[in-house]
Amino acid sequence: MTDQAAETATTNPVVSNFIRSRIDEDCAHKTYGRKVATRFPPEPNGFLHFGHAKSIFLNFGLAQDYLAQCPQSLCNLRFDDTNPTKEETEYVDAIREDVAWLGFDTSGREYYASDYFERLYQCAEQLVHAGLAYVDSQDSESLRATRGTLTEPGTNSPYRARSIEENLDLFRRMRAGEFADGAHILRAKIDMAAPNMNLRDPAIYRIRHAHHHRTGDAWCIYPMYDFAHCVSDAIEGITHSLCTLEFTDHRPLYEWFLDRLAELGAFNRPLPQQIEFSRLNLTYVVLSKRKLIQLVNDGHVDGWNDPRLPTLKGARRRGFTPTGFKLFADRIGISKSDSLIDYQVLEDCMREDLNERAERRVAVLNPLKLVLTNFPENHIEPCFAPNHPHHAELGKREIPLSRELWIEREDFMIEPTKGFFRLTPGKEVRLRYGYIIKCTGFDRDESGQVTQVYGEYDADTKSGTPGSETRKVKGNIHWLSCAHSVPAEIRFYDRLFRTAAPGGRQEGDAPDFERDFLTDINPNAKQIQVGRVEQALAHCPAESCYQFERNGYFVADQFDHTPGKPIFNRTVTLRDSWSKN
RNA sequence: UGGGCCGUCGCCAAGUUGGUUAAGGCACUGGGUUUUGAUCCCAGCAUACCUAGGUUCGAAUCCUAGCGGCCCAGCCA
Repeated sequence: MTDQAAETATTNPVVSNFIRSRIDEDCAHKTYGRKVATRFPPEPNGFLHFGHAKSIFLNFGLAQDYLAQCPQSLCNLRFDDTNPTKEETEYVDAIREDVAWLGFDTSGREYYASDYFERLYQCAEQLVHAGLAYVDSQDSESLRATRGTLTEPGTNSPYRARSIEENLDLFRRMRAGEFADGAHILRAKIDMAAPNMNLRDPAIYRIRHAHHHRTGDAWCIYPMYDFAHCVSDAIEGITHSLCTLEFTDHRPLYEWFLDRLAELGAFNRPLPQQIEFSRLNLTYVVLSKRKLIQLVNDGHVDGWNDPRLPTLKGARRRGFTPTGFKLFADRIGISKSDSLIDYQVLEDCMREDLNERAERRVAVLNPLKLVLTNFPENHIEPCFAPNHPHHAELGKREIPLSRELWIEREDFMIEPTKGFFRLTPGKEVRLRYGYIIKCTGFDRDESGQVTQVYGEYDADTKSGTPGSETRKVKGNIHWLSCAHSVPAEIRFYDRLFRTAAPGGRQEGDAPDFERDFLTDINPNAKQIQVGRVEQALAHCPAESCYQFERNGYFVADQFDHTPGKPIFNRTVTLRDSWSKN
């Protein structure tokens, strides 16, 4: 366990769920001895996204939590690389990084389904030997035609009655590379009339003359998911094989393979059991691999680690934190009901974590100049700001105040709307950590845009000095001395889609109209501005996160931030009960 | 319309071997603290468990019949 994981593990109370209940029963009955073994089995053909984070915390979290009562508990990272035409090494590295980033150490526990190809093949031969599998030589169209439909049974393949010897011979020759892709497949002999389509003689092996990212050209036949997955679980001694709900219909097949194989002596009981839970659905995002790929390939975002994307790579760059994800995973829970989580919940989790861990700094994101006309020309007044309001031990830092300042454009209004209590002509406001000032005037350009604001400070009101507390003003705005701040690129990110269900039906859509999710993209999800930040911020390491007071949480860009060109990404705004109204 | 899964407060989610007033979180509302309209603290928030019947002294939990949602016809995972 890494420090990160140790930290996140203690964050929340454990909430009961049906999987834990099941495991508790197994523990009570000593079904698997003193062991809870899970696995996280991504296919290395894409990047991990928020949905995977749920699965990672579930699988690794369970193994971690049960360690005390079941000392042999563990969770494997297993790359499900059984399809050579889709998988690549670059994804393997990315996935490993993401899992580590979330706080789980997988060293020594990293496996590949492709490591089991020989064993898998032997298991398949055993099934053939036992008359439980056969080589079918129909083409794919015939296969589809004879499978039947949801309401009609399928029909037996003309090759279904081949002898064991012939099947064995054919299967071995498939492996030897004697046949072209698609010429034959190995099928389980179950029941073409089964109401569950998965049991209508499912494919076990297909011929693919393709280079595999790990096994190279050693194989030209590759096992299908349903066969490879359960066997891999059994090989690794997995006890609880957790997957999403769409695999529920596959469970009878999972059990069929393993039961048969156990009967044939390939595995000992107890066998792993598959348990399904509902996948993550989040508003305002898309989590399907296909759509994510489309967003990247069509250039709607700037690559897989674009902060607008719900990928873990994007999240990291956005400033989302592992602890925030852990909070999120615990908050949404595990169940079998189709749920749709408000994106807001995720954001709140990030705020909760960041509020605690992020030091406060000052940044003026949309600068407007304020001149204190009664402030001495060359005077510099040191002001002091705590680095964290809840953690005095983190100390204070100096922020110099001078005659010319930058304030937030939104903090000034010529004619205040009702309830506005920031800077406005003739009224007073406190410069945070500094003095109370009064607005005495402002300049405008020909278009009416305010170009500069004037004010006078009250020298008796400096924050922290005796008596300064006695004068209360409602408004409190942040500021930065023009001469003591530096420009910084600020990248404002917002949700990628403007509708809660991208591509979903909207009012007025024709009954058969299918909306393209791309039309729901929020064109303003990324906006770049140059703001001002405290000088020291230019030298913070990449990925440092801060709360820019009154503005939100920001992170120094993982890749582009340099002392010469500071760049901060907005992770999430602060909650704001004012702008809500 | 074959099979499978699901339906508890706006969003999640405990509870499901039937037994006091249906956990908890988020959101929301009200109040307090506060030099972040932030944070923090306190309080409130389902006579109700998809609907209708039934069994029972007693049901969210059992039975029956409906209704609604999701998944499945890749040599993808």
